Amino acid sequence: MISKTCGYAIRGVIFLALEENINRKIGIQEIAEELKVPQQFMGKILQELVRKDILKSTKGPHGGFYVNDSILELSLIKIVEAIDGLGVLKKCFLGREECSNENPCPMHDEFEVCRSKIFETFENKDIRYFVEHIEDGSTFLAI
Amino acid sequence: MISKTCGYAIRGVIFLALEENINRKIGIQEIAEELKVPQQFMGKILQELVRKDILKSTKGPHGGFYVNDSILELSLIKIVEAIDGLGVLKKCFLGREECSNENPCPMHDEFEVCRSKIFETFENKDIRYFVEHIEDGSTFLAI
DNA sequence: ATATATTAAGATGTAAATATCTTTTATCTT
DNA sequence: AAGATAAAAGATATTTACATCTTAATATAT
Repeated sequence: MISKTCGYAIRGVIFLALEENINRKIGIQEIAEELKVPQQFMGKILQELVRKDILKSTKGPHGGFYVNDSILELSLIKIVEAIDGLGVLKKCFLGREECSNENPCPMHDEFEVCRSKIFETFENKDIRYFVEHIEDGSTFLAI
Repeated sequence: MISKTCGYAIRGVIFLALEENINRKIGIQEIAEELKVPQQFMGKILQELVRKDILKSTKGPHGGFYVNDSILELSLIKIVEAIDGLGVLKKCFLGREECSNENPCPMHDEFEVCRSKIFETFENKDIRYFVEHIEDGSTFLAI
């Protein structure tokens, strides 16, 4: 479904949006250690999100990546869009180029309900929703 | 989700299981042309299915890949198992190594319903089901 | 028996995704 | 101003997925 890269991006943004982290600059080293992801690679991904105006960053001592609390209203789909593109959520299960309601593959209708559930979740849930579940300990970002 | 390779495999098996094709040996060239997939690559994949006892093949003139009608009772999940392994259906959306009900990622519960829907479809629907939908023109294998 | 058609098998090639290394640039501290 | 720190940027490396090429084996037809 979404790429591993995009998963890292989502986890990174949620991490920066935790109450304890918001408005605080965090170095890529700390982020990578907390999330147990490859540091340099995570750096690249967060850079891309800065370019797409989803995150902010500053260089130099005590620099790092950060967000303010407007991030809490961001829909997850913006991250998917920035990293993988929305096409990733519409791809055919069987890898056919053209797959649509008019020209469906054998699994198309079967999984239409899943495809739309997934799309709607990315579209309708905001970062706040996921942050809350991390903070109450019901879900986890690391490993 | 499942690999493109696995999508080719599923489409190949369904094609061989069409009423007009069953018990008939079909060369890889014809299969590839019909399904619009790379011929040699499709050959490799079908070979693997022969090795796993899902298809049969014979060499020589008028040889080819074939199935008898016992294929119609085969659950799709056997093909996924043979090509990608079942793990592919259980992978974390965010790419975490360990993701389970006990240690869920932020999207785990959200998509549990999709994961199980997808798993059950692969498990419960047999080739006959998909063949019927191809034959009545409501779904398509090629392109 | 020989030639031919066809899959099998193994080696090789290509592309995309993932990951790391190195250098540059900006900013902070002293 | 100098030095240190941290991200940005670009180059390179690795891995995995996807695809093709080449040769061998074998069944069939003649």
